[in-house]
Amino acid sequence: MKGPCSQHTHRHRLIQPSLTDLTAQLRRNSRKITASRQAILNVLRRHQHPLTNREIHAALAGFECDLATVYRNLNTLEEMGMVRRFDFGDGVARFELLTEGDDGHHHHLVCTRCSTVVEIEDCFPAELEAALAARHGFTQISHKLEFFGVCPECRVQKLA
Amino acid sequence: MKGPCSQHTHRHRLIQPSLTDLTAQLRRNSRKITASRQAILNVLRRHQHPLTNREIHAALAGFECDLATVYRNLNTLEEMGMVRRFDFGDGVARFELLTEGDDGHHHHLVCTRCSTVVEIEDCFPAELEAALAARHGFTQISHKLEFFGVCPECRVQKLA
DNA sequence: TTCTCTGCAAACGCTTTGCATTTCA
DNA sequence: TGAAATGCAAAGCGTTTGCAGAGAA
Repeated sequence: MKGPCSQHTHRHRLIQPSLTDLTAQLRRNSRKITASRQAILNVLRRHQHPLTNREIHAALAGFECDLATVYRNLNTLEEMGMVRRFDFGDGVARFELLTEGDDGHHHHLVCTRCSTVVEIEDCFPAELEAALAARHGFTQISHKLEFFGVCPECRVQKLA
Repeated sequence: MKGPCSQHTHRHRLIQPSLTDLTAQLRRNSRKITASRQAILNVLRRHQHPLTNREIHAALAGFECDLATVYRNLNTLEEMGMVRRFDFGDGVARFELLTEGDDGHHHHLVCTRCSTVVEIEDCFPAELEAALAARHGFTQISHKLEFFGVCPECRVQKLA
């Protein structure tokens, strides 16, 4: 978790919400369609891997806004379910855009050398989770799961 | 993640390292056996669920030391492999004492209402993890996994 | 004595917040 | 017009660090 984030590679999901959908969703929640929000949403649409507030702020093209505004908007967008927050354990929140109807539940494989992020299709087996919940009498169970390792490029670099 | 941590319940693991082992381990790493370290280790031995730096500091009995010293010592103990750091995603580090030879790899089930923590025996299936690593060409793979839900007590409280 | 540790206070990084002003509906 | 959003600056919070003095080996 050290390299600059511009080097992230990422397997993109196929569906990208259109900007129209996004603004419609904003309207439905009686939130205003401001220039900063449009700019933030555009950044998230372009880079579909987890971005920090600072990265989003730096990537704003054309329209600039205060970093505090980025923080505020991402919290708002998360509340509205338009964005999902991820935590890679380094004390910095990261966000990905969601498509409507998609809860965005998935996991990542993060390179501990260069911070490359790969989106993962695997998940903790649902039947195991259900059994675990039942065993301890817990309800409304969920989980956070992220994988870490050394990516192919970094492994080669070390050998060289 | 809101209740006070004194209410944590926890399934204790059977093996508890003796204080003698701990000081021996310190000596081996040519670290000094100071009063604050002994007090911290005693706190960790008494409460065998994940504790924050602040909680450890508050639980110090008899010997008091600076909060910064607690932070420094837990980092040192982690480097030495005597303690394992956990991250429940609330921005606060938590620590558990390890027994020698045990890497402490396990997971938790945390109540989102009262913060009760249950130690979990389940883990992400190793063969799935290996396949995942191979699929993406990653090596030295590891994972972070924590479960969240509503504990039996809190569910009952809500119904009442 | 020497190297490590500690207390204290200050700094750091991420994030939130109060307030006056601007902007969207 | 009125509610929501923004910029700016300050504060909050967990954590780290610089430095001089204290303590273990």
